[in-house]
Amino acid sequence: MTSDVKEIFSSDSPPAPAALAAKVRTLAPSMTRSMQLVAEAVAGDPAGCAALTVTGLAERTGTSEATVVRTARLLGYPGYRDLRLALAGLAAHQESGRAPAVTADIAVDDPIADVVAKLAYDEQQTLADTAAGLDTVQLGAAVAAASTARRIDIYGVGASSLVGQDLAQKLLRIGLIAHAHMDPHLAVTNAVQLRSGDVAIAITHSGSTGDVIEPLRVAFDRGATTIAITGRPDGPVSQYADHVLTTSTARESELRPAAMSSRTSQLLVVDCLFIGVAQRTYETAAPALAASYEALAHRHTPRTR
Amino acid sequence: MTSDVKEIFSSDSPPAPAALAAKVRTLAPSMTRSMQLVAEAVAGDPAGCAALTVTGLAERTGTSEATVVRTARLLGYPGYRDLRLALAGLAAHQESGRAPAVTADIAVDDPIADVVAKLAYDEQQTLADTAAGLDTVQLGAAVAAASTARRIDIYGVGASSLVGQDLAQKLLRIGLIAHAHMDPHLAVTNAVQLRSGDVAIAITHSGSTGDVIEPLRVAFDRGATTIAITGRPDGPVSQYADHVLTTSTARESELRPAAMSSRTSQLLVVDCLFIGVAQRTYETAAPALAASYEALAHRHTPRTR
DNA sequence: CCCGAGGTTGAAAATATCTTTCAGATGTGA
DNA sequence: TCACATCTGAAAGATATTTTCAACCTCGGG
Repeated sequence: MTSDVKEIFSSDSPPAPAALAAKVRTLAPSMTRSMQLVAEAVAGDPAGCAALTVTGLAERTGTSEATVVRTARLLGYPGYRDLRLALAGLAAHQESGRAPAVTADIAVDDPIADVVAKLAYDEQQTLADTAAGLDTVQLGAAVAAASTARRIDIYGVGASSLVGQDLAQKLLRIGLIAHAHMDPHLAVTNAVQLRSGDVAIAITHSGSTGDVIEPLRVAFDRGATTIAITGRPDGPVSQYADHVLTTSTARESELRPAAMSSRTSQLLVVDCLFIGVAQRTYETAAPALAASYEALAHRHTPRTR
Repeated sequence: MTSDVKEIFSSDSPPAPAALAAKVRTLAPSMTRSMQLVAEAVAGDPAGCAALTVTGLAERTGTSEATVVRTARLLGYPGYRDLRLALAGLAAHQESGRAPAVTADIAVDDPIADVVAKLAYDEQQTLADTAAGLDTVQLGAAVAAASTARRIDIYGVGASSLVGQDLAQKLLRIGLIAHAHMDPHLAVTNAVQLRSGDVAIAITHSGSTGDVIEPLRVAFDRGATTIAITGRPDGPVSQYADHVLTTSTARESELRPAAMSSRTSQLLVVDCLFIGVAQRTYETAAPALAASYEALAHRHTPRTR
C-alpha cells in the first residue's frame, strides 16, 4: 500500500475533528429514529451536550443510555466518553469562528438575489462537509489504483451519470483509458471484460441504485479494483467496493432536490481523484493536458473586442 | 482547608479557556510535590493527557488517582472529568492553528489531504465569486423567459455539455420541454425550428466556442429569446444573446484546468436559473418533482444493513 | 534522640458514570 | 394476520472517578 501522505490529517477511523455535523447528516439515514434524536441534539448543540453525562443526554433526548452509546459508536467513537471529548474540542473550535446567517431554506417567494446567495452558501457548505468527511486513505488508495489501471470503467445513471462523464473526460485528457457507461446493460456487458488491474467506479448518491451496483458487482467478481462514490457508505453498493469514497448529504428542501448538492459533492470527490491521478502520472499527464488545450484553441473563433 | 493563594489569577469556578499553562505556573508554588508532577504533565501535553483516564495519568506521573483529582480541583475544576474536557478543548484549539496554506496552488507533490483542502477551498472561492458577480436582473429576465418558454434548447460542448445536460434534466423534471444538444450540427438544425417565445441557452466558458455560438445565432435570428452563460461576457457569444449570465474565471494551474472551476461556476448559475424557474412555475413544478422522486424510489434496491 | 502536630500521600472503599445484555415493544414483509 | 427482524430501554455489569482514611513523611521542640 502507499504509505506516503496519509496520517497528516488523522482521518481514517479515529474520530473526526470538525466534520461532526456533516457526519451526522451522512449517517442520519442509516440511523434508527431514537438515534437520530441523539445525533440531532449532538449536532445542534455540541457545547451543551459536552456538558452532559450519558444519562443526562439520554434524558434530554428522551431516549435511553443504551441508545446514546449506540449513537456514539455509529459516529465512529469507541463510546460515549470519547464522543464527549470530541464535542468539547468542537465547542472550543466553534467559539472562535462565527457563521453567517444565510442558512434558511429556499422559499417559493424568495427574491432572486436571495436564491443566489442561499444556493451559493449551501454549495459552499456542501464542499466543506465533503472535504471534511472524505477519507484520505481511501482516496489515496483509489488514486493509486486508478493511476496504474489498464482501463477504467465508470458507472452512473441520472444525475450521477454526468459526474461520471466528467471524470471520464478528464481522465481521457491525461491519457488514461476511461469510459463512462450510461446504458446499464452495456455497462454490465463491458464489466465482464474487466480483470485484475482494471478499475471500476460506481457513482450513486443513494448507494442503492441497482443499475449501478450490478456492473460494479460483476467487475468486483472479475477481480477488478472497485471504487464506490456514494453518500451512503453503508448502502448495498459498498458490498462490492474495495474503496468507498463518501460524499456529503446536505439537507434538501422542496425546491432544492438532494441531487443538486450531491452533484456538487460528487464532483469535488471526482476532481480530487483526478488531481491525485494527474499527480501520480505527471510525466505523461502534463504533456497530454497541454496538447489537449492546444487542440481546443483552434475550435474557438477569435474574440471580437 | 487553607484558602489563601488561589483566586489570584482570572476566574474562580468556571474553567480556564486557554490560560491553563499560565495557571499552572501561578499555582505551582502552592502545590505539593506530587501535584506539581501532575500539573506539569498536564501543561506539557494537554492533548496527550486528555486521552488518559485518572488512573492513566496517575501512572504516567507516578502518583495516585487521589492526587490527580486534587490537582484538578486546585486548577479550578470540579473534578478530573471536567479538567479532561477542558484539555480536549485546548487540544482542538492548538490543532486549528496549523492550516496547510490552502490558498497556494496545487503542486505535484502535495499530499492528498492538501489536494482535497485546496480544491475545496478553490471551489468555494469560485462559488463566492460567481454569486457576487452574477447580475440578478439578467438572471431574473432569463428566468422569466424560461418559465414561459414553449421549448428550451441548450447548447454546450465539452465540459459545458455536461452542464447543459444537467440543466435539461432538471427542467424536464419540472415539466418543461428542454433539450440539451450535444451535436453541433443537430443543434443548428434544431435551432431553425425555434421562434419567438422559445428560449435558447448557450453555455461556453471562453465565450467564443463556434459550435455553440452558431446555433445560438440561428435561434437569435429566428426570434427566440437567447441566453448566454459565459465567463467572457465581452466574447462573441454575447452578440447573439438577449441576456448574458456571467460565470467567474478562477485562476487555473497546470494541474487544475480552468474547466474545473468554470464548471462549478456554470453549475451554480444553472442551478439558480432552475430554482428561479421552479419558483415561477411552482404550481406545476412541485407535483412534478414529487412524482419524479416517487418514480425513482422504485429503482433502488432495499438497503441491506 | 524521641515525640507528635500538621500536612502529604496512596490504597481501597464508595460513588458516579459508562457499557452490555436481554427481553419486551415495534415494525415490516409475505 | 403471522412470522421475522429490528429497535428500544431497564437493569445488570464493568469502568472510571471521587472520597475516605490510615500510613507516612517532615520538622520543630522536648
